[in-house]
Amino acid sequence: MSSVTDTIAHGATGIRIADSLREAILAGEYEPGARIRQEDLAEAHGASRLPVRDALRQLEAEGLVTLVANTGAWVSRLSLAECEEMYQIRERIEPLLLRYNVPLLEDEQLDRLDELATAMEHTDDVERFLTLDREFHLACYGAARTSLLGDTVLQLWNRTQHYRRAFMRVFRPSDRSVHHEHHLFVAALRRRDADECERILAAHIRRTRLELARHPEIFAD
Amino acid sequence: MSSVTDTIAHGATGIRIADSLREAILAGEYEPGARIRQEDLAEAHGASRLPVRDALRQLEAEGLVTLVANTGAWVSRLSLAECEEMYQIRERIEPLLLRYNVPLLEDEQLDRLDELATAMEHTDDVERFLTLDREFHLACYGAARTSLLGDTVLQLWNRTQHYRRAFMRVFRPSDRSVHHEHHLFVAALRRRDADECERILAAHIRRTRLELARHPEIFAD
DNA sequence: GTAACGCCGATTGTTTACAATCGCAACGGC
DNA sequence: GCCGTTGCGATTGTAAACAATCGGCGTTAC
Repeated sequence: MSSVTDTIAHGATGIRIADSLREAILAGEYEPGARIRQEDLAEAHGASRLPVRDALRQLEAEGLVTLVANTGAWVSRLSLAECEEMYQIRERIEPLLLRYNVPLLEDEQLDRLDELATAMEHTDDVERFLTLDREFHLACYGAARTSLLGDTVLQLWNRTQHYRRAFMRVFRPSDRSVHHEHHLFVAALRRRDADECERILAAHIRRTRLELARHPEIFAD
Repeated sequence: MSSVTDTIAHGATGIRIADSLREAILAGEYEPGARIRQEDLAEAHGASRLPVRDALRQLEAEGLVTLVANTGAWVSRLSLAECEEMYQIRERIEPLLLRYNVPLLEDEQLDRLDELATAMEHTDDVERFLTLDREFHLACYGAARTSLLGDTVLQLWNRTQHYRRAFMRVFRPSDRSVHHEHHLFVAALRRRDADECERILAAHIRRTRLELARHPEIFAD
């Protein structure tokens, strides 16, 4: 076959559609609450509706899509209470995942983290900030081969992605403390000070949750 | 229709199969690593293979089933490292879920907890102990309407169910401290002492994890 | 005797066609 | 004019048939 992605790989159609749709949702191409029609998706991918159903079920399990029997599929929408719940979970398990990674991160990766933190300081574009922030956090977690924790954290990030975007649009941090904290965090990583890392990370997530709670209009029906 | 469950409810076949299979796996009717053939399941439920595929994908998302493209489905198997990871997650988020519930539990439910703790003291049957223990813990979490946390905790319980069973078969607690702790825990609940409750619960989960690590033979390939 | 190759059966993935269900709009009664 | 009802269209759920893939077995060459 000429192209790598021209891929008629049997048994992977559903996965491919799921990946594609997940990316589209995370990129903000679909708003929460947007209807997803099976046939549209099927046609867009040149496939039948069945792999689409597989994909939708997959994304439902990840919490990105809400299915209702005999009725249809929608992009999942979160209430403020649900979002706060997710942030509370993140606050408790991301430090754990971080602890797995602290001893494994190489200097090279730490340098990359500093780069990302600096890049975040110097951008005003929301989309770019989101991308950098996501890469920053996930890079902290990429060293350890955790089988379950990593997936769980990624899911929590994905499910809250849209609200992080909406939040960034209304909340422009006036002070530079957020960025300062990023560098402090990397410094603690370099010292392999797991306790301090956990503390900073937990505080960071908690602060975001509290700020989010001050903007209930984001979750307006 | 005559019976309530005679149910040809359209759009629910897959869910019904998933529920049935989940229960069978949790009950220990399938060993981890056991092969699951789509056609067998379909025939057993008098349905086609399509709802079965939906059900398998559902359970895969829950972590109970492992799917491999073009090859088949197996009951998920955990390594010791993965199991420890899950217990560490539980140790961090179950106390959080408990905190949601402490102020909401009624006296009636607390009485039920004491009953369950007492019943656990007086049984030697592993299956019965597992059932009681599960009801005990889930009853602690049933009062709060948490949208995500409750599901996550339930999934962790389900994924580790088989290893809890295997563990109980080799580990018969010689002392009564475990049971004593249950009653201490309920007493703390009655005082609405959330901090103490969190502490006892976290210690309980941690201790189980450490004991589990002393029995690697449970996870032998 | 051993290892590599190729065939064949079993099982899964996909497409096509059909049946059941739900939401919405138009109609008629009050 | 408002509300309940009924029929239609759109969309989803299911079944049966077909195509592709994987693993095991026997064969063959070295």
